[in-house]
Amino acid sequence: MAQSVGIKDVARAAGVSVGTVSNVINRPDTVAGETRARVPSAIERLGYVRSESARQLRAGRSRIMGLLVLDMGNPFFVDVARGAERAAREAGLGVMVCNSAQNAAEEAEYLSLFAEQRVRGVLLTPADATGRTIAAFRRHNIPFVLVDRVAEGTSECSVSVDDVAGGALALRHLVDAGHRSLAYVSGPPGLNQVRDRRTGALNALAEAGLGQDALRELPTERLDVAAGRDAGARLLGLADRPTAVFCANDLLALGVLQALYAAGVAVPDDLAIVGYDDIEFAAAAAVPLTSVRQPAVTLGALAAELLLEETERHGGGPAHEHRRVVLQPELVVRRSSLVARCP
Amino acid sequence: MAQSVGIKDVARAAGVSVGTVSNVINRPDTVAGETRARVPSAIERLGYVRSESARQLRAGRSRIMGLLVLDMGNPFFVDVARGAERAAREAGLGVMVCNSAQNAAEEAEYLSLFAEQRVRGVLLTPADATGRTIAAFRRHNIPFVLVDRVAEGTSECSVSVDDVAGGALALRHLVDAGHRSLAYVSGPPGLNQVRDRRTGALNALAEAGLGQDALRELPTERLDVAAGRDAGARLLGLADRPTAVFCANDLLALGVLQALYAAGVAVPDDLAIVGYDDIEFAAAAAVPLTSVRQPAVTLGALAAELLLEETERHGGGPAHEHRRVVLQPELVVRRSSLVARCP
DNA sequence: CAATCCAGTTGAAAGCTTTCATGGCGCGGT
DNA sequence: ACCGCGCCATGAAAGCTTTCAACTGGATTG
Repeated sequence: MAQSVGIKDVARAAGVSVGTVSNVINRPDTVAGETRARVPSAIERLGYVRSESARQLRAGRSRIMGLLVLDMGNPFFVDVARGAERAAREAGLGVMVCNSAQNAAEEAEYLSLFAEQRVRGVLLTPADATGRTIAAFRRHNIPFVLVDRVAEGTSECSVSVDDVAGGALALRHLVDAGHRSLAYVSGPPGLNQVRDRRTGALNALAEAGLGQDALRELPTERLDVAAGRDAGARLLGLADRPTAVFCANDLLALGVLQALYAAGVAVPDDLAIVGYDDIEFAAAAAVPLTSVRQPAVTLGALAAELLLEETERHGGGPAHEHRRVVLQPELVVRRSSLVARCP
Repeated sequence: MAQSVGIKDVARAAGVSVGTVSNVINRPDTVAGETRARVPSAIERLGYVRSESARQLRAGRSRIMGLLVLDMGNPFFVDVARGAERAAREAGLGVMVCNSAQNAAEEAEYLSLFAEQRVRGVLLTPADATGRTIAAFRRHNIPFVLVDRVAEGTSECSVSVDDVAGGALALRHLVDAGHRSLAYVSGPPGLNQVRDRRTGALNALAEAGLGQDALRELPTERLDVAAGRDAGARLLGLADRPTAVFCANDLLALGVLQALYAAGVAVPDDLAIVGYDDIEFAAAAAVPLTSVRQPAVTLGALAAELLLEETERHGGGPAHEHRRVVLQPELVVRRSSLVARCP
């Protein structure tokens, strides 16, 4: 029942025209005080709720922004979502969070969902490396901002975190603490971020006058705890065991920590660990984990703001210029990498 | 440009009427083969994307279901969302996930968002205990299903997990392992779930012929890791230290574990731990955590299905009957509670 | 006093889809 | 040969909001 109350009913009840009701709601300053007063009470009385779909239909686009992430279960993306949501809300938009599960087919499905919704734009972390997804968004005229990726051309915005700097931070910290024999648990070698973090690590190594062989690499299939456990086991089996390990990801680091704990290796005394991402559970580990913090919330917020800027087109304002924003990570030192004290 | 292609343009391009295009899209079997063939190519050629808002406007309701949770950061709700999304997608609906952050004001804001969207219904975990939120949903005629709560009357569906049974599972396990001096890290005493888990624990205790004083209670302000760390410290300070601790929540358990580790108390040998929720990181802890698993994905899926059933009204089908579904939790035994072996 | 102007209000049009009553056409039955 | 029926296609109407040109009535200006 209440569903079918329209602006027309409100107008009748308040004794004004539909245009006036709309004005009271959207531009109250254009309505005379006495008239303005009558409308809200009618709205209240009838339980009127305006229909978003009718607004959208009229406006030609919705008040929603899409966020397409690789993995809802990853705390990093949860933070990105938080940031995006905050920024969007400030502009009166909602965020529709979708989970591609790193799957191109799902991605395509969400693309058409977004297109049908006439979404304002999408914050996107593409799953496929081929650029096909990006091309599809472009073909459909859906504005987007790359998240946690770097734009290749100048035809889109991107917000990412400097992974090379992050890798360097981590390794410099370990080298400064006196470690000379190190390992890198790297995850799948195909990932850009994994490679960049490695590059940064090697840079820091070179800075310190150490050779590449001071950093032994342990690749894994995936970026999860089980893979970390496995890498930890391999680490323990290494001849001439390193004294510190840098992991491409906190999940890997937690897995390594687990393997070390089970084997009775003390952290940080026997082996120091540094992770990456500073997820909430890094601080919650039995030995709180030193980690490279990515400003995920800021990243999400910034991406949303760029999208809004691209999208809002304030009348005569200058055309939007696409930007590549690169944020700096930060090292959060916790117990897992403290310089060993006398036990 | 492509945005402004409407069904009318497609009709013209294909040489048919708008009604026919609509039929080809929505009820292909009512269209003769030869005609049906001409439309898709026109759609393709023009890049037509149908406007969801126009559909909604016509239909009077959207194809979206809301999910309003207490905390997006809590892995339990992430799983609920996953389940709900899967079930909704099978019915061709989308899910809009919102985060009330346990805040009644946010909740109210989302309520009006849902109302304006003419959402099909909402899966709801109310933040306020007063029932005001529920009343508001009812007033707005928005169907809802309670998630992780038990419906009080018979005027709504609810899906929850049997917390009394869960508490009993946990405690029975510890008692069976020979523990006679136990503790319960309970979280805020105001929460129903915390109370139910306690009730179950006490039941199990009684079953085993032990008195209530065998279970010392350690309340905390919140249900997070920091609170757990604090409770762990208190636990260590107890005279006549218990040999096992049951935590109302995995986050608390991780905090306790951290405190124990820092103090050099061996788990499970000196102290066994059982958590609750079986979040992903329970298995990832340095000592993998025994935990009571809630079927969160199932819970989300079931809730979504109930909402769909309530909402779909298949023509002459019988009226929807509200149901209270209570799922059973399951104990996942891991190292943190294994019976102590010779060290 | 007439011409302007202004603030405030009005109602129709546009935006796009789905639905449905209508009508055309061909075919089978009488 | 005619009737009726079934199959398909058609186009108008409905669904609700926002916007805007047009209008009203009263005040200001020349």
